[in-house]
Amino acid sequence: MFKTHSCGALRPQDVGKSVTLAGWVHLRRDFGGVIFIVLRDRSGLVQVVVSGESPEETQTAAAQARSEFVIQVEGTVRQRPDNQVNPDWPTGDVEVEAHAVRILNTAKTPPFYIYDDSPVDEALRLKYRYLDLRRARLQRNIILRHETVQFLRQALNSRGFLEIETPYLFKSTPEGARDYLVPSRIHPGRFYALPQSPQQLKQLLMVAGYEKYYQIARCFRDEDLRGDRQPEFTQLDLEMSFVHRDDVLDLIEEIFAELIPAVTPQKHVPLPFPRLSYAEALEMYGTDKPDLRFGMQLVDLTPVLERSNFRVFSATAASGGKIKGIVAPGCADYTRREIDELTDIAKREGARGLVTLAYTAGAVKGSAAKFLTEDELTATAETTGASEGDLVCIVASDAKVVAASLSALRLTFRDRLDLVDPDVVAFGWVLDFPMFERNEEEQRWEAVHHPFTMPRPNTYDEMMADPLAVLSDAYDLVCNGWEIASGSIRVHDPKIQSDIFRMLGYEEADAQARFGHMMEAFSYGAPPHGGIAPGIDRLVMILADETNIREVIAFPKTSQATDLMADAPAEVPAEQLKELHISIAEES
RNA sequence: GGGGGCGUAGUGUAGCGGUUUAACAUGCCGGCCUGUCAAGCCGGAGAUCGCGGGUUCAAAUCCCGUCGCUCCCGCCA
Repeated sequence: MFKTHSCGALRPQDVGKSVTLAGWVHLRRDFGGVIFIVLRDRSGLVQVVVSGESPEETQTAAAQARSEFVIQVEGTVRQRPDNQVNPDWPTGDVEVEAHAVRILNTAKTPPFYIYDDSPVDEALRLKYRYLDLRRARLQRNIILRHETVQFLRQALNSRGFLEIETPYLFKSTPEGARDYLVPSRIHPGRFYALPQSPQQLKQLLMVAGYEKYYQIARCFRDEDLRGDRQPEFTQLDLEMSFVHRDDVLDLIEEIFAELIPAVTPQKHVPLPFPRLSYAEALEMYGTDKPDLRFGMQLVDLTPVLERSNFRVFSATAASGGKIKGIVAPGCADYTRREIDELTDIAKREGARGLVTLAYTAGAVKGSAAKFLTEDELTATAETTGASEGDLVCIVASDAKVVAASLSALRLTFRDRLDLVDPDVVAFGWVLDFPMFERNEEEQRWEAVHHPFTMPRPNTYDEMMADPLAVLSDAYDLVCNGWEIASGSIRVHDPKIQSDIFRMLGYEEADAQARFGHMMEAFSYGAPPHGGIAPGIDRLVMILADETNIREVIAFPKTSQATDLMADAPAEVPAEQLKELHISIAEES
């Protein structure tokens, strides 16, 4: 080994020890007669001192060293003088007096600072990802990710789960996201698909009798990116046999309640996780992934305002729409410009406009205030709980638009008014999802979760009677406004499964071609089973106080799904395409 | 597929029609310096203002296009 100790591990009890260290030059302070080198390795930082008493070649090497040079230091750990202790560093009580400094490798001046986390253009960070990964922020995040995954593995192992790998080269499935396809060299014109998740395979493992399975599984979806979506991402995929919904929920709740204090002791997790139905979530928060760290719930004002002389309200109510509002505490003094910004946010979600009522001393201000009666203004305040100094934001439209726009406004106020404690990790279960939704473009029914989800009720006739009313045994885990896990109890009855396929409009032959292997498997004694798949990237992102999963992935893609470091995707030699029986079509 | 934001020395920013020889900080190079900790002081080098076109007597600055990064909508069972 090039080293006997880790830089960041040295403590007062090591004083007097001879150590050999190796790492990168973090910072260098050259006083002519004495040179301080801050040496960095994965464990942290320690100060190395090269003084006039050090050997001549040691002084020369220290003088030549520059940022990010790789060096080896032999020296003695010594206590720093009392007035020179650095209380900000774990190693700040000691320093290493160098007897020898060897330059193991030189380094070009890096394109951005390694020694702090100052902001750098994203493209540059990604091009030099290996340098960005040296910086404290990403190193902290990557290590947190490691600790999280190890904790989860241990938690599941100790509960009798088996870690089982499933193939990445699998089969394209209809519905859902676009697949990444892999051409077959051996079979011209045929393609594998990279799995969007190991959904089918883990269910087959239940049929196979493994009872409790998990996997840290890479998933692939060829869709446009977001801050919380990358083309490839990682799930803690798990599945259990002979369980009901609450068995899965309780397991996850138990494990996460232990995980968060273990890997992020400063975080607080409210227990138990609140459970609300999909309908309740939409009603109260306007979204199926509410941020439960703060209130500001949506209040239904339809009964209060439906007979108003203000046509926007009465007409909306008459046509079956909703009038709902939220209260922004202390925002009655918002300027015209700020109100316009709020209005734009509502409009982006489809609202025609935003009605604001500012409850100031003795008067209610706002563009629509003059159209409302004294009674209506008072009733609105009573129903919403608004008091003097508050701003009530009201949207009247169809239920979907009302929910989306007020939810967006709620999150806007969260950020502007600083309404959440960043160290609270607020989980919540969203249950009782609808089983089907209508795809109007393609004139067919689609599964909200996926077609293997157990519906209630079960028969085709019952489902057909009112598809929108059919609920499923699916569940989402939300956390601080992000969807963090999704799962369901699965169909294990081939009859129900084929009824669902009929609902989704698959011809018998089509269903056989696509899911025949599943249907047949279920006919050989499939146990009742269900599972869930927490997103590792999103979970670690939240624990790392990040808002983009790029920050917890070692080598992520840009928002255009490219890799700026390796320059992928890239063209390939014609010969390689020929081997795969692929020709590139001209763009029209 | 659509919309918003950003792009100026290595890096982070300022300048947003003419007082600019494009400024500031930091980094880099050199010098001084034996106790600093993002060391300090002195000196120096470093920018075809993303790229292309247009408007104008004059463009980093205005317009159009394009490329890159980013956020959002659609999309994401």
